[in-house]
Amino acid sequence: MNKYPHSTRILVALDCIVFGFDGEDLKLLLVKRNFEPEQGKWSLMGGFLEQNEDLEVATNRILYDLTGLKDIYFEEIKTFGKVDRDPVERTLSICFFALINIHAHNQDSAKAQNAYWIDLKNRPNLIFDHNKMVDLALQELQYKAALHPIGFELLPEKFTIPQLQKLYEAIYDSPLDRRNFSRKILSTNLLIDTGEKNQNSTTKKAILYQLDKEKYQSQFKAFHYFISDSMR
Amino acid sequence: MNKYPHSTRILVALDCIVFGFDGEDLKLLLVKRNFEPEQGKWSLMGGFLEQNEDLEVATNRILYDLTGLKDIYFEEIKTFGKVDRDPVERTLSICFFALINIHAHNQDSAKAQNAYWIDLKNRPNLIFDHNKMVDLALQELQYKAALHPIGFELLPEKFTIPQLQKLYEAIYDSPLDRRNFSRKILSTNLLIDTGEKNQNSTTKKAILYQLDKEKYQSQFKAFHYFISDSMR
DNA sequence: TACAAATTGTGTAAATTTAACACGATTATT
DNA sequence: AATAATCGTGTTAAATTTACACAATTTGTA
Repeated sequence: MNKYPHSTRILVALDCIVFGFDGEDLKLLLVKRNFEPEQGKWSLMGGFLEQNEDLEVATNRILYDLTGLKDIYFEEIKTFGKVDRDPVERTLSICFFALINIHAHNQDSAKAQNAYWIDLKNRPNLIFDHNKMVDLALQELQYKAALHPIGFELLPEKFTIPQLQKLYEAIYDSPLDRRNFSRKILSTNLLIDTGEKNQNSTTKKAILYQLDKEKYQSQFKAFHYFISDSMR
Repeated sequence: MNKYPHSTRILVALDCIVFGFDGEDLKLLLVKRNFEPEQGKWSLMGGFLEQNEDLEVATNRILYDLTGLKDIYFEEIKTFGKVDRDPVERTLSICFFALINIHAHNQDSAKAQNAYWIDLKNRPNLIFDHNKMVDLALQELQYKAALHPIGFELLPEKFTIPQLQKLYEAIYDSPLDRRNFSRKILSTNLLIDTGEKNQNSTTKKAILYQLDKEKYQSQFKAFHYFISDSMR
């Protein structure tokens, strides 16, 4: 079994920062631990990589167990590998973030994991190095969302441009110019006008758009510069 | 010792794509293996993570053993985790790329590892999934170098703008407009005119610049858009 | 019923940046 | 002194960004 006899085998965990958006604020799906170690404290959702499990399969398994969703958008960030980062036993953590539509996931799955949506800005202290992981994940989200159309992953199928703008304002924690933002987004031609309008509005109803998935696929790697340096 | 008793410990390797630039072409520092498995074939430089070694320390160790250099610029790319990616035993590979000045490293270190500079474009077939790792590393290099001033890591202390341009042309494998490139680079104010001129030139001698390291530090995270979509 | 308040869609003009070029200067060689 | 190669800088039109204004829609209320 162990054919590289002189080398050390190490425990490998996956930890996931799940972002959601409730229309106003960025949220994290965090776990109130009802197991050891650090029972009763808050942590990211995670799990161990199994011996006969591809890394990508493990990532999807952890996300599915937490949300009941498949084909979630996720992105690897970094592997945390300080020797003493887990006081129980040395454990590597391969860290990634995921973006989900906060209203689409299975509440029962989350409940079964004792997971709750927590406001990113008011999040509790987390165990181990999980605070650093969240900080890094937010940085990466800000980085990627400025250049690539990943924000849509956080919104429902149909959404308005003002909703999209509120999302970006939450991601960058800063106001954006309504008129320039709208023009920028529409100029990408990634949005299709559904012909419908947002009904839950007390003022002028905004146009509902949906993502042009073909263009989204083909243009994903292009730089879109949604948010420029000066805008932030 | 094993305090998470039901979980599996896995062999963890680090594999490194070392980029260099000889003034004309991008090069890779590749290892002709004189050890098993796959003895005689080409591979990336790598090594196993030790039980009592921080991940970052291991990365620096591997790079130091190969080049004799410390404080090398490197960036984690991705962890390769297919169950059967190493036929000997399941091994995770945390993959990263490094940028070095091809003339500054210790040739003896490389020789001791049986490592050679190989033209990126004419590289041999590599073992395991190392070809995919190189492909991904080049993508990441192209991505990062378009936005952040990392190209300088591949050049000597003092360099000319035409040299820098040749580097970018090698990275993107496409010609750039000399005049627009120069203006773009100079407008970042990251370069300091040393007052000297390149001596090894048979025609007009170009101005030698060096990096303004303070500005480099402080502006590293800003987007510079060295290479725009349309330029590539 | 008309008006106020909030929000949405579209428009405009100046400033900046990019793209696509031209030209003169420098250096080793002939 | 002429030539060939390369380097630094300049120019201009087009495109983009920025910083604003204004009219239209919707609900609640005077």
